Amino acid sequence: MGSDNDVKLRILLAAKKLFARQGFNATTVRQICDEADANISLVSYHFGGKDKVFEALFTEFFPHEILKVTDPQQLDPVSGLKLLIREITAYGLREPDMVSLLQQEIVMQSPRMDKVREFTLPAWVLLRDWLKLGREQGVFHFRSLDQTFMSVLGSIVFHNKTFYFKPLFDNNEEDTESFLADLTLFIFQSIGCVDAAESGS
Amino acid sequence: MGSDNDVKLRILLAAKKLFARQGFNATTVRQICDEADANISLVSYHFGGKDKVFEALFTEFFPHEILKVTDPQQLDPVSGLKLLIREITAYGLREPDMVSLLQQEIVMQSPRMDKVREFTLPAWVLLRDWLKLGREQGVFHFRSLDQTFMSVLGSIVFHNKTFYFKPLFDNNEEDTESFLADLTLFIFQSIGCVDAAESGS
DNA sequence: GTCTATAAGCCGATAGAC
DNA sequence: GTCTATCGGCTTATAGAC
Repeated sequence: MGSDNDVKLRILLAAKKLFARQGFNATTVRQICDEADANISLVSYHFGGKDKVFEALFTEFFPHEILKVTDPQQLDPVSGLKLLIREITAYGLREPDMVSLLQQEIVMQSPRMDKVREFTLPAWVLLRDWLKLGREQGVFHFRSLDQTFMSVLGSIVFHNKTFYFKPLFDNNEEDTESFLADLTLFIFQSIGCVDAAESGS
Repeated sequence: MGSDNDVKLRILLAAKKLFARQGFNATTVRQICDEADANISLVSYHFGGKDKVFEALFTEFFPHEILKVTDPQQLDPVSGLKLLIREITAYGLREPDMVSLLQQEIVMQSPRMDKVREFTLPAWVLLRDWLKLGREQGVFHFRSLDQTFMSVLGSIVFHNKTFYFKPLFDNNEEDTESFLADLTLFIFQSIGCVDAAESGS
């Protein structure tokens, strides 16, 4: 990317937005090109089809840094888990459409699931390994690793679905740091790590 | 329903299965009727279109009992929350496709979201009210009600997405009661209610 | 690289026979 | 109630002009 003509970028940004809001299937190439002020044929010309645009979204906007910053076992489980929660939350604020797109493909069991998994699996492995290591070190407490992994992940990623529950909420805005602190506390308490939960992240 | 000709039922069951696996958009009326061993025209004849089949799924398979069994404030927050976790989990085991379908519509922000909300909102209100009441009574501890609500719900409903994470798991089967106990413990610990979490549900 | 025009196929829905 | 045959519309993708 970079100095490429910005038509490709405009198409990517339009696709990201529309895929996130309407889903991959419900979004047409016409819509994307309309939103991007580009001709319909340019999707095929520049990317090779609608599916390839989807793949390009992940190679462009997936947070590869997360996995590099948080090198395997450089950190203790408490710091590692806190950092991971922070990074995933930050990514969700920076790229809400990507997270939405990611959730959709997982929930829909789409034909693109394997491609999504290819990108995301390392992050899940990291989360799981830290939970596992923390338990081994006696700092986290739970019975089933798999069940805990799913619960923790669910509580992290379910948050950007608030629009659905808006009619239910006290509609006051949330401060990002407060939210992160609350989520971190929630998760550390859930795995029986109360002491670490109190201190700052 | 009931003594109606079973073609309607066959179509509903086929639609439920296919919608859950492929999504509403990606599932064609032809596929549904093929799966149901019914003629293509019968979807329009019996239901009035693909959208109406979707609505019928909710009037037929949504667990209306949950809300009746767990009458508003008959129970204390601890018992109420435990019962709700149990009921939702049981429904997820009984009707996994419905839960999957429900998640899809929420995540996709589909045009059918309002219809879904119409059915589900009472259950969410119940969950939220119990969290709120529990905090007022000093038995639950958390800062933001909305944040906690989302985290709890996320940890409950995210579980049936395990197929995506299968390559990551120790693939040993989980006992239902063990799973329910783990999930309940996870949630009660997360909201600072450790004592109640230990006792049986 | 970008455009128009069009191909080729699938979609949901239905008219009309039985 | 159930079937076949078909309609009109929309889809992605591309051939060919510029």
